[in-house]
Amino acid sequence: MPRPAKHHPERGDARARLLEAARDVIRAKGFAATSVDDLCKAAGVTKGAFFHHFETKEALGVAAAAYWAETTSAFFENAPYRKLEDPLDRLFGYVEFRKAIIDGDPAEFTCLVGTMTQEVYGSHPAIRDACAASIFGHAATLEPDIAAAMAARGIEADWTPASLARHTQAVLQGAFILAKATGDRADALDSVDHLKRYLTLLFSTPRSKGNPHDGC
Amino acid sequence: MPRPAKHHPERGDARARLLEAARDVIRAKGFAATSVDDLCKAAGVTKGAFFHHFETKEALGVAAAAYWAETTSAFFENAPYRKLEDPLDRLFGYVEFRKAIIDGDPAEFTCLVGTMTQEVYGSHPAIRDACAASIFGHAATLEPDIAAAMAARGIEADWTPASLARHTQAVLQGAFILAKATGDRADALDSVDHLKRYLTLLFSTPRSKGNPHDGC
DNA sequence: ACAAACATACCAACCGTTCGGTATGTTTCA
DNA sequence: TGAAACATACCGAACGGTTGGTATGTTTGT
Repeated sequence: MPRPAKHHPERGDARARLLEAARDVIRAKGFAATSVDDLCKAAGVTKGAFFHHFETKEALGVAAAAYWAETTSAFFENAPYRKLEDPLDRLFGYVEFRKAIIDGDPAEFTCLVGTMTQEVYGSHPAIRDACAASIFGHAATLEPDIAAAMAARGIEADWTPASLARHTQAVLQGAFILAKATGDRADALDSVDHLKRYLTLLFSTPRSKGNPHDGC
Repeated sequence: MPRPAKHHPERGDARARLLEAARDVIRAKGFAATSVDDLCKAAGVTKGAFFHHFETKEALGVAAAAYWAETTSAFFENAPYRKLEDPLDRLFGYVEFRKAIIDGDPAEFTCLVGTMTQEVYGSHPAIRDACAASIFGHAATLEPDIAAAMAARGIEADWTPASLARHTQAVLQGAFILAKATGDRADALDSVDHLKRYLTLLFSTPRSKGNPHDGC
């Protein structure tokens, strides 16, 4: 019987395939409910490969969050709206882009790190921290455009670019929860529309007072 | 040896104690990472009691979501802001009340059903549905006040009371994610402040578009 | 007496992890 | 040049602890 002379072209990418499997499976089933076997099966690798690349399951969770941060970062950097000249246009372009990628099953468009953050809060602090870095790191990329848009319009606000940037993430994360609850992406889109309306109101008011509702 | 003949006041409340334990532990560790033993230990009952009251662990998850819906419903119904006469005052009173109860550790003020929704999306549809009922049921309680406030101010909007009510829940859920990510409740409060500002802008804008003015 | 409300003991399946081993490059140095 | 030495990538059976769940006994209120 002749030697198969097997050359494995997929050799060397077990780690990447596991991270992609983690991204997809964990978004649907959650971190704890996803077993190592589940991940290996989804990635088409063996347990040996898994524990060659990741010391523990928790380490994979941390790596998956970091992988999510990397890939999404590149994804948004190369998005077409980034080429717009006006900072405010870029901000609204971002929101529109977020709306555009809300498509298919909720498990496909929702946020891995948002999902993991809540469930691992008390059980895997290391994963939670990696998720926090991803969320707030992404939020920070919005700050320059918000700040520039404020300056261009002479807006004096009682809110900061950072707080508004984080608020956009809060709305998106909350929108994902609603969409997962019903399985209907429309529930997410509705909320993002409210976010868009909020931004419109904020940046169409010359001197944004934003006062709390104190007894009209 | 004489029989203790003691009246056990805690007897008969194993179910309630398990549901309260579930509420507290699951918010910190997630549903899947919380074992039946964890719950029994936290509730001070045995496994026999657990499976006497709940057929499966999943059934407890469903019951916990229902229990959450019941208790929170009663909690908000009896809140002081509910006694305000003006619908818009009640709406802002709700937001202020939500801010007020954001205190202590994130595991104590975040939402059980919001946490569970994401992680059980693909693994326990029954729990997810119970969570959805809780979230959207609570959102629905805001609709009458929003509708009344719109009518009182003659607001013609391209959004519905239902969509705004759901948006408030999205913001709150997203705010909880941010707070759990950092462990800092201030991150949640900031986002709720943006929600408050959005509501202020919405209800201070008369029907004429494009020329919003502040205040009453 | 009887059923509901527990408690105790136990089990089989599953889980994350370990580990001895193979296959395929890569570096070293005579 | 080439082959020994080393490094990396991967395999998969097996292990011990944990898990959700069960079977059965005991207490309690009516």
